[in-house]
Amino acid sequence: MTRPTLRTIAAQAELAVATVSRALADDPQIAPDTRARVRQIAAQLGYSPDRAAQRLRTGRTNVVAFLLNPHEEILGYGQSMIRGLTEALRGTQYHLVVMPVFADRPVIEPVENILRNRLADGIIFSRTTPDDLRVRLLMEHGFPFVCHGRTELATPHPYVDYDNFGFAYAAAARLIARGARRPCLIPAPEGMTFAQHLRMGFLRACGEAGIQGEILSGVTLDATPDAIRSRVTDLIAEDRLPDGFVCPGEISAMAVHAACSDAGRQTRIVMKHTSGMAGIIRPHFDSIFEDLAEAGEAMGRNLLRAIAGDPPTALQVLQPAPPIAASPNTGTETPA
Amino acid sequence: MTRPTLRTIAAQAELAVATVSRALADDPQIAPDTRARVRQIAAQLGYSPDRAAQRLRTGRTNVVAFLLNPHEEILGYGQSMIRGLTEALRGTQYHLVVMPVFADRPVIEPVENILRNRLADGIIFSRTTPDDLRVRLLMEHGFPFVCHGRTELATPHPYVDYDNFGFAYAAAARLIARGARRPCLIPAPEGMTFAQHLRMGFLRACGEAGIQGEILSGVTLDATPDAIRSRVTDLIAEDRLPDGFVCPGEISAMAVHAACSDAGRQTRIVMKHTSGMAGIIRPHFDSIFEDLAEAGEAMGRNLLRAIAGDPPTALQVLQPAPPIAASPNTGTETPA
DNA sequence: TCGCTTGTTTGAAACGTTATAAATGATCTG
DNA sequence: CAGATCATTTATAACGTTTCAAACAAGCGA
Repeated sequence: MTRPTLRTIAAQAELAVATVSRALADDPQIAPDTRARVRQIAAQLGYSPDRAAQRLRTGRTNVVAFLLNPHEEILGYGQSMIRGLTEALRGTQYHLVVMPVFADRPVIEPVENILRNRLADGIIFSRTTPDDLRVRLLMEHGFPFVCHGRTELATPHPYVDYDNFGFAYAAAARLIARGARRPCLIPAPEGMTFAQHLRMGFLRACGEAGIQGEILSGVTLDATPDAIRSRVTDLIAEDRLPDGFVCPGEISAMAVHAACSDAGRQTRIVMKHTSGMAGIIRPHFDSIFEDLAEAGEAMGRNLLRAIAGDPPTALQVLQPAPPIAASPNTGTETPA
Repeated sequence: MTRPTLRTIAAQAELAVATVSRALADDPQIAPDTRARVRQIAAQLGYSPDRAAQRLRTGRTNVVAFLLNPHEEILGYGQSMIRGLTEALRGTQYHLVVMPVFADRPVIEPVENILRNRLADGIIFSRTTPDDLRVRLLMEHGFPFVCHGRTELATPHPYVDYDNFGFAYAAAARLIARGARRPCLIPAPEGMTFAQHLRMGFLRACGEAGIQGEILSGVTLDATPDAIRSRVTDLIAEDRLPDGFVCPGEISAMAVHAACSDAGRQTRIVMKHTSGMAGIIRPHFDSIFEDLAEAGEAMGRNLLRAIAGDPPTALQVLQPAPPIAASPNTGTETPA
């Protein structure tokens, strides 16, 4: 038994291939009962259109490209994102193609590649910068995309972002309320828009309390867990251990804690968590959740709408930072 | 400027389209200097073949399908696997398509779908069972695949697996050497082949030491972190806390530790870790590494060879379990 | 010189789909 | 009843590639 095509159906129904094609597309020019009959035969034959042929003919790929940095350090980033994306694409004709952003190649490369060779109908990517080259290029081409994170470009474009300002503000405020006087932020990689948001939220809270906040130098969230731990260990050696840390990820939080624990020191930590493991980290840190699967789903949904032609301003999502989940054993963590 | 096709090149070179096609395929029937000239023009034009047309004509999709359970609980599984896979596919024509295995649908569904609609040239999947339906179906169809984990089927097929027997054996032996007399294994989900391997390795070590090992009931690695923690908390409440745990993942290790820590109890833990965060978990557990990125890369490479027609027996990889990385502060962990 | 091989190039068809324009037949209008 | 209108259906031509068999020219031995 060979795979059924339009011709198979056409033969069965004693119609022309063109008629079958249009019937399946629900063309109102085709008589309603013909449409029904064709549908029925197609279903019974288990017909499904050939993607290659459709793509060749129409130029539409039915592909959503997800640009993933395979070395992404955020815990479960790829997996959560993909969970959300596949949920959004579920039931549609779209396939999800993961295109790697290799560390040793320019980030723009996969985008140019997709554009040049029409490899997808839309693109999802992250690590957005204020003056993002990819965003600019895609807007120039009028090519559908949704990025994770905002830019500072004048022209509006679709994005999904998390309120990192809100997170950092709340986190720093909490540290201060708990008695921290020299809080410290583990920064996101220089250049990312959300790095600025984190810094601003953090500094705002410090400023409002009349406190001098510190931004940890030497490492970012992109560093290996051990590099962060080691950096904090150095601080301790210099006797400059901050009395509180804003950690934008469970990795950085655990790294900070590991350094302190190894040195027999204590500090305060508020972390952002993106995985389900916040509840089993000990000691239990104050934490704020970022739902990456939800972000992925929103990005997927909005990309489909962007492809359908919805205006960009209708496709901008800002996920709020939820209230802090207080650790049950707050008393454990006291200033150094 | 429109995208160059074979016709563009043919016009430039004053050759027939067929000649150009064959020249680019390095057909020895085409004169060497013609081949060179065509190549050169193609390069200068920035030509790259249309995937849809190739696919339509040849039936080859140039797609590798990665079947991912978006709810996979192993830390960083998807991300690490994808890192390895993209590395293996780097520089080839192959694209990586992630096809979700939805929790509410049969696992065989995506496989049937790929088979029926020729959606890929090869398949990568995990969570292999001893009598795996997918493996059987794919072998029946002679369709290329590599699975993560072994089966007990008679016919040999490509796989990449980790020596979970070795891990569990070494882990249990270590617990016992450290004084454990009632060690416990956190089991993998019932049905998976590697669940048996873990159990056998664990029980073997216990048996050799003349000790009664326990397999934790009620939860598996598929349980949420909190469910595992809660299960151990229950054990403690019943005063049945094992004096050692073999944890096949950092999540389960942390969950066990959290339960103990909350109750002010202690136990021994040897964990398997698949992420880079083993070094920042405190307390520092004895641990054994499983390199999922390497597994992914091996699977990718071998899938390409399977597609090329290499025999299955040449495509079977067993990753050894490395020696235990001893925790520096072993003294901290004493029996309950 | 003729036919033959050898080395190289080419025309035409096909993969399965959709868009365009044209054909068909039926029904209506004057 | 001729002519026009309408509702359906259809033939045809692409989309860009590969493959098959055929064509072509040049060089060879007989």
